[in-house]
Amino acid sequence: MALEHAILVSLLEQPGSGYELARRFDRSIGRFWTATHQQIYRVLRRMEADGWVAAQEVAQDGRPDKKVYSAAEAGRSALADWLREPVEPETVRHELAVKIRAAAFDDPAALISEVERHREGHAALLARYLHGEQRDFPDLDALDARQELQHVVLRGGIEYERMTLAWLDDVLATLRRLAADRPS
Amino acid sequence: MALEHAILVSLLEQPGSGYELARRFDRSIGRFWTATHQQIYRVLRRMEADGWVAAQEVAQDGRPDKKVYSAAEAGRSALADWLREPVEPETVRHELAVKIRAAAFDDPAALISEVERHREGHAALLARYLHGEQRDFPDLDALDARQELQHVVLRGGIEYERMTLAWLDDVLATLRRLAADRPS
DNA sequence: ATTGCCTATGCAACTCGTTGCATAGCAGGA
DNA sequence: TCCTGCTATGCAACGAGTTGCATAGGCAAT
Repeated sequence: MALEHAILVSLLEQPGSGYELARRFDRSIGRFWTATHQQIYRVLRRMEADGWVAAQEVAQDGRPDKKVYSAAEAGRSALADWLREPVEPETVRHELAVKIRAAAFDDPAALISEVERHREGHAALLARYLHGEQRDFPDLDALDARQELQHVVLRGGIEYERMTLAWLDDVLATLRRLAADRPS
Repeated sequence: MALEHAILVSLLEQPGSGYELARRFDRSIGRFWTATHQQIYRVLRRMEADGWVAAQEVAQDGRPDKKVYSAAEAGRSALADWLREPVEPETVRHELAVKIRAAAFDDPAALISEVERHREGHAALLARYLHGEQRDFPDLDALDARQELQHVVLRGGIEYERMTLAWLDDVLATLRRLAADRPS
């Protein structure tokens, strides 16, 4: 339901084609909202039919034509309405937590390499966030409103990764202790 | 794909009917894996057909009959296989982050009450976690392997809520600053 | 008495999201 | 030269998840 709104935000920040949006979702935005190009194309067509976005065909040489979308006034006001709507239950799917509890019925040691892989992924993501922060927000005392809001979201991502790394270390210590206590 | 595995873990911890599972998912397990009764009934039937779980009809007086499921050996070994499979991309859908970035194109003050509501929800959940910890793990020095693993997952939930509360305070401070700087 | 809620299971229809595949021209490397 | 990969859009089929509704008896309160 909110994919439309995520696309609107992205188009308000910068107009672009479906393909460009898909790449943005793979990179920056994808860290808090994932979407494949299929979904994006489908939703863009619906949004164009509803007048939320306007499309313009752009011929390019050396590559296929593209349709550049930008947010229309109806889209902007739909976004404002959505902003004022309450809540969302935030459905969580934490597969690793299921695996950790599942390890009680199998060998805890079998999970260690999996958790280590997760740890590496989160460490790499944290490094990317910190690098992106330095690149995009070199002067934290001179941010406009849009940048302030982007940065507070980024801070959330950074803190989430730090917390997750600490927790994964805790998980690893627990698994190793259990593996040492009762070797299979 | 992993709903089967979450159900297996729950049945290994304690056999139960579809209805009971649905309630467990609403409560404890639902904090890291959500599911409605519809999904659970459907998946249970498939799992029974695959021999992953065994069902037993139990007549009750004063209430409808129920089918009590328990994990079968084939289910236990499917779970062990799954435990050894690598990764999952962990698709994230963080609606509040989209809203925060959307606020740049509307009135940041309009988001404040929404964020405050979220903050209250997370504070309540943290209190529930801490209460549950005291109830279920009164003596942290005398845990068996299963409880150790349950507790490390709970610690993750507690740390996540603490981090989220701190971040939401950061978000609120930012929104209030922006609202004061440029009143609508 | 009637209303509403709880246990317990299930069907049908729908939306959302994923996967595999197709097209089509251009660029770069083995 | 062939193969791979990138830009750019799209169809078709499937699977996962949600929503509304149905059944059906018992309990408790109004």
